[in-house]
Order: sequence, then C-alpha cells, then structure tokens
Amino acid sequence: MGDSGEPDLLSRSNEVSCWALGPDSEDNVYFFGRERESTLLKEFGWNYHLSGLESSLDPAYFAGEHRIAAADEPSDAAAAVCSSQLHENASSQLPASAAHAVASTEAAATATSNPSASSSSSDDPPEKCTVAGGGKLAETSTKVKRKGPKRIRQPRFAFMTKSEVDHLEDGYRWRKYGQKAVKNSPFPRSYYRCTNGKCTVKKRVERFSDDPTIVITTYEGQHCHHAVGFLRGGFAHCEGVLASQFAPLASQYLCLGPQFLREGLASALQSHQAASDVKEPHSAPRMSTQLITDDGLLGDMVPPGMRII
DNA sequence: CGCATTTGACCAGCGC
DNA sequence: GCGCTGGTCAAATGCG
Repeated sequence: MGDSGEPDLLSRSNEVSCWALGPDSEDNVYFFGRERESTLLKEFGWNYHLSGLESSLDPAYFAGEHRIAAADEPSDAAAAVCSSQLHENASSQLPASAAHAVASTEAAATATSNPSASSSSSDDPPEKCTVAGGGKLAETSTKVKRKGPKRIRQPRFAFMTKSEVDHLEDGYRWRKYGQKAVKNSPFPRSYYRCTNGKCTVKKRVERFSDDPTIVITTYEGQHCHHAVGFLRGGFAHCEGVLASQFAPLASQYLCLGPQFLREGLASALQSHQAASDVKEPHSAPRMSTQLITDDGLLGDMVPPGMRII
C-alpha cells in the first residue's frame, strides 16, 4: 500500500479483467478525479481502468454538496478479479466475462442476502469475533479464531459531502470505535459502527485532503433494522441517507456494469422518491433528483445538492 | 451509572 | 523478511 503502488496499478490495469472506464467508454461512471479516484477506489478494492481520462478534480465540480462514489469491495473470488491489489494470477486466467460473472455473483449474494444471515457469517461476526485487529485479544482464545477464513468485506459505498461537519446525520446511530491518521492527509479517519447490536454496518469518515471542506463517508454493509431517527425535512433528505440505503444496491449494480448502475440506481431512486412523496407529501420538498456522472447520463435523480459523481 | 469517545497497541495484508 | 498502512480492539476517560 505504498505510494509507489499506484503508477504500477495504472499501468497494469490494462491487463485486468474489470470493465474499463475511460473517455471512450459510454459507461463512464467517474466519481473522483483521475488520480484521487485511483487512490480511493484502490482503497475500496476497485480496479478501474483510468487511463486516458483527464483529471476532473475541477473545484467547480465540487460546487455541489454531495458526491457519491460506489465502492464495492468484492470478496474472495470476486476480489481475485476485481481487487486493485490484484491477484494477477487469477485475473490473467479468467476471461473478462467470467470475471464479471464472478464479481456479480459474489456481490449480489452479499448485497441481497439476508442481513441477519450475512451478519452471522464467519467473516463478519458481531463484536469480538472479527478476524482483523484486536491486539488485546491475543491473550484470549480469539487468537485461534483469528486463524479463520479471510474476512469478507461487505459491499461498500462512498460519497463525498461538502460539509463542515465530519459526522453526517443519516438516521442511524453510530458508535465511534477508532481513529487513524491517514497517510498524505492532515486529517484523521474515523471509524464508526452501527450501535444496533445485530447490525454489522460500519462507516468511516475522513476529510478529502485536497479539499478539507469535503467529507468522504464510506459505508460498509447493509442495515438489518430501520433507522432510529427521522429528521426534520424527511428521512429521505437526511444527509447520507441515500448513500447508506443504496450502498448494497449500488455495489450490486456496479458489479454488473456501469450501465446497470445507472439503470438500477435510477430505478431505485425513483422508487425511493415516490415512497418519500407518499410518506411526506407536504413537509418534504420533492427531490429535485439531480444525479451527475462524468457523462451526465444519470442526470436528475438525486436530491438537491447531492451528486453521484 | 451508563454510554460514547479517545487513544495506544496490536494484527493482517501488501509492497519492496 | 521487513516495514508501512489500514483496520480493530479495549482500557481509560469524558459526559450527561
């Protein structure tokens, strides 16, 4: 995970079995500028083909309030073909179609599985059964548990918000469980998990080093319960709600392909909008539904100020 | 007193 | 194998 890994990643990306997102593709779904996106997506486990795209980190591009980035981290087999850390052996032996199929299957299974079932999986058990970390656990029998299968990441979904507040309200209650200094960034990254005992959803919050006014929030997993807080203006309009709710969907669609992301997410958002209109016909302003990507194809789907980038 | 946050330590994974 | 970084744990601390 060193700095020197990125150029290699970019140059190598031509060889991997993931769909390409470049200027020639009509399926561009770019979320961050070229360089930064490479870093972020790499962190999230994506391996987009970035070559040829000019950096879009135009400050004007950030004029809006929110940016949403899909960040699915396919697990195990899927990771073998989609992860940025790239298991070149696996990817080189799989045709692109096969790789997509694996990724889709894995992600779909994760994203659509029964939340309670997924939370009971061996890789992501509640509380102390997690595989990673836990230095103090070494003194207990958990040392044995740590030898278990690789931790399988839940689908992840990130978005950027122009906000002075680090921890955006999203209708759920979160407990901070860690904070780490981020390399090449003066701002720390905070780790939160849902306070619901049975819910394994986590999120991490950090500030965009290039623009401290922007908060990057990454959700991982799917809530197995309803939000505890319904804020003024309507649940559908809470900051972060969309990203939180659509994380599993987005990751699923993205594994199918960018075009599926557009169509699927657009459909979901429309349903969401219709539902919120029914729930709060008067108090909540209608979603202006502006959904923005580099190619603009998503258009008009997200509440004011929120962008899928 | 109970719950949330802070913080230092630890482990896993990756690149070199 | 070593060093770095991300992610997590849990004791200590803070707060209502």
